[in-house]
Amino acid sequence: MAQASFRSPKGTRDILPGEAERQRAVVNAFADQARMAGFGHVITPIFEDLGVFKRLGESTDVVTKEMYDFVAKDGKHYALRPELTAAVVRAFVQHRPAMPWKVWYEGPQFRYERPQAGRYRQFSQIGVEAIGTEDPAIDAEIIALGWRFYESLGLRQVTLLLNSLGDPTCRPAYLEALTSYFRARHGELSEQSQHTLEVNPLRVLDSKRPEDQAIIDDAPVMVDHLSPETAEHFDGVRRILDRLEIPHEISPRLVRGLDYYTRTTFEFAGHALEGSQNALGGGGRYDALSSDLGGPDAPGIGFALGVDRILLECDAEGVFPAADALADVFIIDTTGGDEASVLQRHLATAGIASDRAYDARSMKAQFKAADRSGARVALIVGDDERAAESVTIRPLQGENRDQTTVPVTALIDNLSTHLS
RNA sequence: GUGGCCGUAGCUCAGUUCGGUUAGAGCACCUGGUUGUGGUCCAGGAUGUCGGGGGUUCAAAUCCCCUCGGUCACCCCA
Repeated sequence: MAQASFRSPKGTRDILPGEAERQRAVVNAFADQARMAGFGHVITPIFEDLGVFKRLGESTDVVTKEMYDFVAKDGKHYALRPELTAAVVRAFVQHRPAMPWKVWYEGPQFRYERPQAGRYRQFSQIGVEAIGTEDPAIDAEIIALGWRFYESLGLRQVTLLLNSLGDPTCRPAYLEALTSYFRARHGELSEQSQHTLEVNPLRVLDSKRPEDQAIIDDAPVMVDHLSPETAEHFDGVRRILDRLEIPHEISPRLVRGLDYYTRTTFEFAGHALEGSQNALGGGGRYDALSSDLGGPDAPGIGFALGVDRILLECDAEGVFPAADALADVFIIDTTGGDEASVLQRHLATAGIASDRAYDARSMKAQFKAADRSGARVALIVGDDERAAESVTIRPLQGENRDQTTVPVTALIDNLSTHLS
């Protein structure tokens, strides 16, 4: 370790080969699901005008203390995106695409908070947004998309929690009922919850402190206070989920962290994960976000899933293992290395992934490298082969490891049988 | 932002209680045994400002303070 060596900043990490391929595979699996459902890919900037994220909620830590914000040389106040929904809605408002606008995305996001299991300052999420329809069919479609995606990875211990947070016609009355209920038991609440009550009564329902649980259990719940229209919408979502055979559990105390949510909200929980970071993803409706950001009245719904946590859950469930070898073929060249350079190009043209040793190392060392690489086949070029314009093919795995020497012109055909 | 635990070789760790010769092990790595053959075996080798800084002491990986990092929980959230 060199003196004063640098490290990745606190809460960030390097994702090295192996794990990085695995992460990309998760994104690819998600992209497949999204494309199947008619979602297009959208890429938005990693930083936005700070104002874009103010609508997440003035009472949430994400806005008040976790934002990486900065004033750039143009004097404007920007923030690294702490989430993507607001950024995508901003893009919607800016470009006014035809509705419904169905998009998926992936990429890094930033929150300045203390790192913890499955929680980083730079973290990656994948997600979808659908803007421009309030048809319960889109709610169900999106929820189902998330569900099928987890299934496609092989995860079996994920559950879907569903709730409705009401809309402007019914939520105020519920909030009043909830607040007066908590006020009546104010003294029994934990100190922290007493504070939360003043800032955002809904979030008291989310408290994990034991002393709050009994009070929360008896608290009024939103689903009992939904307006007829909202209740009908929620029933529609549930009906379609049933038709799609997506098991869901009504969780009346599920409260999402960001203020823009209305009506349908949901969360995917991973039960193989220990501790409090078992939320694998979540989302909901944000029917007023577009108009809040200066756009048209356009209802929207979406979700975001934490890539890092998904991989933790995969590890815990023992599914979706990392891809094994990078190269199928390893070239051993004892003539100096030029032959390996030419062969590697030849193989790449034929679509065969290969690796090789460098620095003209001993054959033994090259074989060790070949073994370590995980390649299935070694190609050997020594003085004899070079003189005869041939290559020796030696299987490195499996029962039969007899090696054969073939002309270079017949190499690709011979390799194809070894690799099939 | 608050609190607990932890930082010794690339990795996993021993040594820290009670300060005392050149700081160890396993794995991994390199070389050779095997001048055309890996994964086994044998022999040898390289690798550390003991996270960093300051202090106490004749003497600090070991004790004290500060700091940075990791981890877990809280807060918050994916």
